[in-house]
Amino acid sequence: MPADRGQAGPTISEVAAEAGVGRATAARTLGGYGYVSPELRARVLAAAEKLGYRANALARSMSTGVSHTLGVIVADIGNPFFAGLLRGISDTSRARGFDVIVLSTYENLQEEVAATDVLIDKRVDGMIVSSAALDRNQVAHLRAAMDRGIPVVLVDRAVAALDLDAVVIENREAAREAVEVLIAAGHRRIGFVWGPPVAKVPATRRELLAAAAHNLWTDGERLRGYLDALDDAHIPFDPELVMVGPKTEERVVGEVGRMLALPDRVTAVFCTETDGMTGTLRALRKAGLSYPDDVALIGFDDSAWAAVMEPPLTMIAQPVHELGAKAAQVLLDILGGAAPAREMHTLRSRLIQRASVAAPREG
Amino acid sequence: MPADRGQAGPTISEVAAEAGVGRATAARTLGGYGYVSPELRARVLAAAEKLGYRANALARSMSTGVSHTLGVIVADIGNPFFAGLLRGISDTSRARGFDVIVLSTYENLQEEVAATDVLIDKRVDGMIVSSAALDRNQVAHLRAAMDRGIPVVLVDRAVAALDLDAVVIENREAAREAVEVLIAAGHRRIGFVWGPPVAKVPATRRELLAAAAHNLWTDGERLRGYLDALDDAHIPFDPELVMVGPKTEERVVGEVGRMLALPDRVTAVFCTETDGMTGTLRALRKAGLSYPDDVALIGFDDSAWAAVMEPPLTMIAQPVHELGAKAAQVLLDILGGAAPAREMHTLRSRLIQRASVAAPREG
DNA sequence: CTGCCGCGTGATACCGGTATCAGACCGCAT
DNA sequence: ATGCGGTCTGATACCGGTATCACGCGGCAG
Repeated sequence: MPADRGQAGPTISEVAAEAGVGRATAARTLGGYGYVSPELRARVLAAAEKLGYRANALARSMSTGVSHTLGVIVADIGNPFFAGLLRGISDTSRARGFDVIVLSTYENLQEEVAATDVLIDKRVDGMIVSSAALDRNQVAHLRAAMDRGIPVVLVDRAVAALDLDAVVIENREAAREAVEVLIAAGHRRIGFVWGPPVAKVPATRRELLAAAAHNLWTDGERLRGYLDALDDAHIPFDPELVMVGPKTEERVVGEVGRMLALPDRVTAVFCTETDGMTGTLRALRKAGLSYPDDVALIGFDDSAWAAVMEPPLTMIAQPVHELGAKAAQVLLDILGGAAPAREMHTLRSRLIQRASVAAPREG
Repeated sequence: MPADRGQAGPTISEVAAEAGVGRATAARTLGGYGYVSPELRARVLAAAEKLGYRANALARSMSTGVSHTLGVIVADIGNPFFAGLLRGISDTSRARGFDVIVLSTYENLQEEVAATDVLIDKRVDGMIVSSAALDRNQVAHLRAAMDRGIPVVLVDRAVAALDLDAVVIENREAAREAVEVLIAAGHRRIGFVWGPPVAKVPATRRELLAAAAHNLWTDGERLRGYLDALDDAHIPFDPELVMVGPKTEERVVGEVGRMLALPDRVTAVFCTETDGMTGTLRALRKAGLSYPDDVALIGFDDSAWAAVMEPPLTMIAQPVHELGAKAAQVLLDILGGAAPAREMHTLRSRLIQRASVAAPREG
């Protein structure tokens, strides 16, 4: 059946009829293009006002081929990190007249592919993607979008197999700095709550690096930063101190508990995610340990809570809003005609030193 | 200029040509309606596959008058509460084939009006709104949407002036229960971190109630719950113990600090929002006080952090995901043809008792 | 007075789908 | 052989905008 426009708003033809002018004249007036004499313009405007006319953006998009809509694909809107990112994206795109369709993938590549299809179908003008794609076999959907002329900008996670603009932070340096702070305080047994899904638990440094290569760029960089700091201090790497596998809070509790029960137990823990920190805190409590004296702590993703903990936590603060804003800006510039730089736009995070790091107990 | 379809995907006509059939036949096959012989169907499918055909959802919407898109208006995507809500909304609407456009208003009514206009223009099929509208003079934009045949469902905040479906929690009872727990523990000087913007600080109970009537429904209900508990216990209401005005963390620190410095100081604090709790915690630290012994604490909006605080915090957990899911479900049912019930759908929150409430010090 | 120019306006062909409907084609009965 | 009914298919008119273009009309030069 054709559209049931029982009560839908008036069309431009109806406005034209009401104003007693041709459709094209009404369109020119309301669309703000071409020339219309002041007199007719006034009549059209009055008619539109009277009828409560609102242009149908769908029809306009059909005609112009531009939807003024951006598609955003993130792992999880419920995650404060992505929520902040989204805020940055929508603030700056709104300011430039673009709206946003958001899709969550929950780290599932299938979902991500489905999401790009939806966005292609809806003819978004561009996409901002925080992709779960790991290697060149998993980027076909993003290539498909680009082949259709839809610019794609990556955010938070670069994808090595794709030569695209990516807005990220200096994960490697950030991780390295955090671990250096721990080392400077005297720690040598430093737990690393990492957690990308891997086939089997890596036993050697080589295996670990190999696992990183098949995982999220962000995770790989953070691992490298951890290793960098260890190497510089000539601290031998111990695979038992890094947690792999899904990073749910429950698993973190178990894994950190394990590291705490080791004969030569961990005296410091570095977490690569918010959930990692809450899980670690629970593991500490369970083990009857406290920070910073029994165990020193540094985590990723600062929040209001981290500052009110007793003692307050030393955290890495990511510029979430800026990350989103920058991604939107890069995309919007491309849509505005700028040639894609196809480069990494790296923003700086900040290590906020509070009171969760102290020297290890005499041992 | 007409659309520059330089590299945009193939159209149904191109698929038809490739398959050597008429446009209508290709449309029937790809659109999944009408009849097509198995043979032609196969040819069309093959052609579509070969060309990488994807239907243009815009064109389809134009023709059918249905966009399969929901508009969501919330105060702030960055707020964990709304982020959770959004997750509930998008999970259930995705499952039913609907996508979501999200707009943040930052509690600004102007922004909210602009947001509804955007959604009307984009011809969303329905809207889920967490409105900042306070009274009957501020709901014209929502009425306008409804007049155009766009169903609206309210979430988190009911609007008295609007006879619409609203999905909310039992704010009054939740607040009452929390305060009752505090009273049962022996507290009589209970601070209330409330915080709706008001013209002048209410000095009497009457003025306070009047202020509540001109504010967010949610805030009003929570105030009533606070008052209910006080009344039942015959505890006189003291306007000095309720914070009004913008509820930024900074202001909470100041206001709670004030209540803590009162000659007959507060021995318990009840916060109506997450930011309220972190602010209160900072005020406590500043005053050199600790909980639960110096001050008992209960807050709204549980989080992973609240559980790992030392001692862990007693909090009210809202069913955020369910709230969003239910709102989407109600809206989708209406879109599916169900008559709007125009009622309040009330979900239950849960008071999670942990260790931030103790009896007041001997005084 | 005629012709040309240019301005302002309205008719109209798109965009890419959906949905109606006419008609081609086939089989079968008369 | 003709007529009739039913299938299956393709032509075509929408949806509501945008953009091109032709045309009417007035002014001015020849």
